[in-house]
Amino acid sequence: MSRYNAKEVEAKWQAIWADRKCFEVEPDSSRPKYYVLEMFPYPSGRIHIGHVRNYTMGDVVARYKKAQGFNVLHPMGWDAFGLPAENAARDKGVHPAEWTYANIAAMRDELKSMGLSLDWSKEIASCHPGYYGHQQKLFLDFLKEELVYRKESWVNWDPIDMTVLANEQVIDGKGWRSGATVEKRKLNQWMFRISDYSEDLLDNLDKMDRWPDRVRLMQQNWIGKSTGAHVSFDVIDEADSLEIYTTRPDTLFGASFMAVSADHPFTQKLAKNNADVAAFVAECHQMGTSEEAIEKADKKGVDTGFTAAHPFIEGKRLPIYVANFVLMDYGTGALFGCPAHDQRDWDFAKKYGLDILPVVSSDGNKVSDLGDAPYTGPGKIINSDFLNGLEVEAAKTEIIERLEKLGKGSAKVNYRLRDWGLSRQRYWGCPIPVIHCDACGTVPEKEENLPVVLPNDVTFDKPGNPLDHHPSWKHTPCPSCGKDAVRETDTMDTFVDSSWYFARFCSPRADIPVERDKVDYWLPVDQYIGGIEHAILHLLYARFFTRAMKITGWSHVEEPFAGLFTQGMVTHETYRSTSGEWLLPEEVALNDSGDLVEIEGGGPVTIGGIEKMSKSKKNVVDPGAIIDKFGADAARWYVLSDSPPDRDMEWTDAGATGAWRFKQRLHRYIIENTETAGVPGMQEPGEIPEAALTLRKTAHKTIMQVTENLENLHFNNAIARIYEFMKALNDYDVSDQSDGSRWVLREALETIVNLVGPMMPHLAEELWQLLGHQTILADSPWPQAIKALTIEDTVTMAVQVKGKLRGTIEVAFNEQSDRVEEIALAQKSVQNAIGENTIRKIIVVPNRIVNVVI
RNA sequence: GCGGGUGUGGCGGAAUUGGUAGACGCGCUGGUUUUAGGUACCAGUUUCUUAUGAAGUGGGGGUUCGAUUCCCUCCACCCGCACCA
Repeated sequence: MSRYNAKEVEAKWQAIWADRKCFEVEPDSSRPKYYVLEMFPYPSGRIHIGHVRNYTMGDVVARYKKAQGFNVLHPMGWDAFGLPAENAARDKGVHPAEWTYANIAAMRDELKSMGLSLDWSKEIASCHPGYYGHQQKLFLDFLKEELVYRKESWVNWDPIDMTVLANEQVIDGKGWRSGATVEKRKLNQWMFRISDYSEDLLDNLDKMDRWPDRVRLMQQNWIGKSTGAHVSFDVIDEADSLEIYTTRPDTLFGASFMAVSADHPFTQKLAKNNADVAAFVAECHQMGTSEEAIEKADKKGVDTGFTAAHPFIEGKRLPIYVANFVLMDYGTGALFGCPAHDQRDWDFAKKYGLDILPVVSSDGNKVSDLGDAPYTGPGKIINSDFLNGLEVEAAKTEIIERLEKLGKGSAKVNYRLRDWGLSRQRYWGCPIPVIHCDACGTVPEKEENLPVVLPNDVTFDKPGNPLDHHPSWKHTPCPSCGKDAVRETDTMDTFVDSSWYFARFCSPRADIPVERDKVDYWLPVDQYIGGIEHAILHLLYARFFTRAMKITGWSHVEEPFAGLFTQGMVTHETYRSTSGEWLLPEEVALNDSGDLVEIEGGGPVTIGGIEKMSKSKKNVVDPGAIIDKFGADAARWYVLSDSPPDRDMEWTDAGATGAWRFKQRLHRYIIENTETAGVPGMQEPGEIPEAALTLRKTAHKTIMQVTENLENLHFNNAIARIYEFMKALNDYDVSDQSDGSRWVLREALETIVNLVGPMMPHLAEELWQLLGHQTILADSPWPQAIKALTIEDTVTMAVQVKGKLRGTIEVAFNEQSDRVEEIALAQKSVQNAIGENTIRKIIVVPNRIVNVVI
């Protein structure tokens, strides 16, 4: 018997799909649309197993929805700008563009070998001027609407590499490459006004019911809405006042100090004449900009010597500190400290010997709830003049009213979300299309000059931004006055590229960013699939961009992604040699006695934990090698079969082998039984033998279950149901040659091929053809379950006595309850369990269970 | 610290959402075929047990005729956020 040759068959069908343009789509008002999108990959050069899992899931959804009659858009592109290309340029002397396009070519081949139902005619790469030029147009439109603006903000500056560093590039306060101590510097940065949309971004989360709760919650926390108050404190002997933000205005009477940020104007003014303050500010600036860095630092402050007047307590003076834990970016960059009811204030007060006065009492009577920690729970206000006796919430309202009357404060809603800084001092990104003119200031590039294309002749041998030291690129006449001016040499954050690519896919070759009729038809994305690591930034930025594109008239939708699914990671065991070196899975094997050893040398291998695949621990498998060995279908089948898609899955060779075996078994079964089955399009005969009818019922039940599982993305369960059906087919006696049996067998064989189709598309096409079809399975409709066939005439019901299982009974479907009781009680095992006891009641759940209560 | 999640055989996991716990796959144990194999097929595989049952879904408690599922509490692990005023 000829064995199924995955390599040949898969290549064959991939070619046929491509020739027939099976997956190339255009808007079609006669059919419902469905837009399936997986997060587009960064072209690192090779796909990894995580990609295989991600794209397989998306492909199953796309193929399934297509079979269901939807007009399915399923595109692919490349998130192609980014630092790795510049690193490659530096380290290997290859131009970023060359490196990137070579990687794209390699990865495209690998993806194609997976047999994905992608519309390759819509492929885009974000590093192509045909993409980023339109991004520049969007930028200019946003600029007109003031959705983007320029502002000075702090960055991590590497003084040797002369470059801005991302937080993760700062290691122990030093640049990752140069090792130089990182400085905080203020630079002019372009910012998207995302924080203006905080409330809207937050509100809409409630409506996004096809997003995981987890992700919605993460975004909610990130946006971080809080309600509180602004309070103004007069600084003694100064004309200034300090405006602070607090969420606990009710604890105002417990205030014992003020704290301001090192970057606060008050501090900066002071630093000019106060060496202690200046030194402290400098110290704060060495911490780096990440919140993590600030967290790890000790809580520290320096007394400015100034005091502020308490707005309600006559004569009370609060010392003003500069403190390293106060962030200029949040609230007003200043706060009052109430140590009795806030952990951070408590720690600070303990360190600097400040007063701790309780003003909230848990039951209203206790003098203090303080032990060795502040009290942050609910209760009644004490020690607070006119607030005494009020509950915390009532006290907040009351004191805000009083503050307003005094003109010393007001209610204020605050958000943690900050504006999105998009400037990057790098070469390999989308140039920001503005020009700096001495006379006219910052001037947008003329639209007819778009795209502003990156120069090709750049060098990476000098520190700093290659665009900046390019001899001619940045010199250009001012679009406004025509005098000599200088181009912006910053490029855009790559998150900008990924914030609208889903819209560009709708009209990828248009000479404007997007065509309205196309985006109106395709958007929003119906099912978006990707990793949880993008739960916050990418998904929030894309949501902001969608709003901005609506404001500038480019699209109609409020939200880009109607459905979101976050898949789990792929993990693998780790292996180490006796010398402690990590080993690749292909470097180890079982020896004759069943021990894991190194293939080279035969040394013993220590098996480590099951961890996320990473290059450093070498616990990676190469999808190319897997596909070569097992075939794309088996690889696809396996990544779907074992674990629920949102959970991490462990890659094991044994699991992949299992998938491969199923593929062989199904192939063999169809070949062996095609002759026995009826011909395609055979008329349904009047009579169907009993055994065939049973098989038919199983087939239709399987269709129903698999359909439901695919709708809910429960791929692992869908596969389990297909295995069960395969088993039923194996057990079925094919010897009866009556028309009825042959017809049922044909239906069953076609059913299993149909159901397997989205998961193992090449095998399914091959089998579809073997079954005598001239059509392409990818163009064929999804099978419909006949409901009557999914309902059994009889059901097995469990019989319990006092909640313990004592037997099962076979009764007609929907049998009368009293009849069920009768049958149940007639069981010997049931009678034995009841014994001498009297029956108190009998609970019958139709078609499920009988419980005799004694 | 706050928020969220997870915990079921040797392993991945299933359980119609309160109704026969362990589907399906992997592994393992027997057996049968086979010219070899990462072959195929059949049977078995939660634990204990006097073979009659008993226990059992991280531990303890509760609600219920009935709990993997709901509630309380504790434990372990994972993820997110975090000097957020």
